[in-house]
Amino acid sequence: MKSPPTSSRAPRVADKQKLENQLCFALYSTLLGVNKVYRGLLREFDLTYPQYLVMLVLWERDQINVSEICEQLYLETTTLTPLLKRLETRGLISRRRSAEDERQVIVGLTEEGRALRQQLKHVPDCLGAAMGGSLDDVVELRDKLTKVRSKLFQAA
Amino acid sequence: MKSPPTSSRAPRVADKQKLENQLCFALYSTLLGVNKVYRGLLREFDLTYPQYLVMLVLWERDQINVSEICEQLYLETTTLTPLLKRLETRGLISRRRSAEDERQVIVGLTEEGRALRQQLKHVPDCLGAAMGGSLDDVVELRDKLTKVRSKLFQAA
DNA sequence: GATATTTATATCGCGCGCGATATAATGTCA
DNA sequence: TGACATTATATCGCGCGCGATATAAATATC
Repeated sequence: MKSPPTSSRAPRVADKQKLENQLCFALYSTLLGVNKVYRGLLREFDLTYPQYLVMLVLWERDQINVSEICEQLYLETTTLTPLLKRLETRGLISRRRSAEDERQVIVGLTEEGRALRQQLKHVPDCLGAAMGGSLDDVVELRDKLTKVRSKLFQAA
Repeated sequence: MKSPPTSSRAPRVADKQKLENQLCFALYSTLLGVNKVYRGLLREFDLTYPQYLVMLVLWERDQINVSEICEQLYLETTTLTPLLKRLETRGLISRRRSAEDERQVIVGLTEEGRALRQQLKHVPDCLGAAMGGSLDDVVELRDKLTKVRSKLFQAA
């Protein structure tokens, strides 16, 4: 088959509809791989990747409300509320209504949740090793994705 | 706050555990944005993004078996079988057991499924527009992700 | 002070995505 | 030829992720 487009020559519709030519599919399938690696690492702590992301947010800043976590993780509250409930059931976080504004729910770390940070500090390095590439490459890729993300959320 | 690491200086554990420093989170959140844009485009055709991916595979090659689709999409059969059933219910694909090897299920396009290709030919350009960036940038990003994907699936 | 509007979170239902498990078909070997 | 191993798909249960909808609280308006 013809090689994928690598020049400025405008690709044809048929080429655009080829799976491997699509950046979106590369994103989608790479994330499947990311999740597979995380599952291997987090399973023993009875955590999923989205739950781990919530913990990352809280390890950086304790006692924040649900909508702030939603903003940072680009998630809807309909996704986050059940997720937080599971973490609360696990004893890793606590939730309470804000005294100042009872519409808001404040999410905080428990002692167990705080202690987990140290136990999971090896995880980023494991992912880095699994992904390969130099630090500079990774940073550049991350920054380019971040730009694409901004554009996508503007367009949506 | 300190800027994210951009040099070869080894980042500290705390920096590695920062959400925005992680390539994985950039991937995860960018894919949320991708899905949001696709939902806007595919809703009127009553399709989801994973279903659209299956159609892309079949538009490229009709009459293939389930495990081949799984390979191309990096999915487990436990994910694909229900997904194919929904597409079959929609009348877009057909499924039948192979005469040569009855363990295998052959998936093919119906007339309606084939006709959908033309109706959706604008979708890749819409995503391209939503993502921004030159064709060269997109191709480079895609190729780098593809390399990372290979490493991840090897490591998993 | 009453009503309307806005904001924040909760619940529901559905479509994934996958580990665990089950069933059936094919291949291998003694 | 029969027993066993391997392969392919199906089902189950659970954790997301989100659109639709509901409820309650805060703010704005008259």
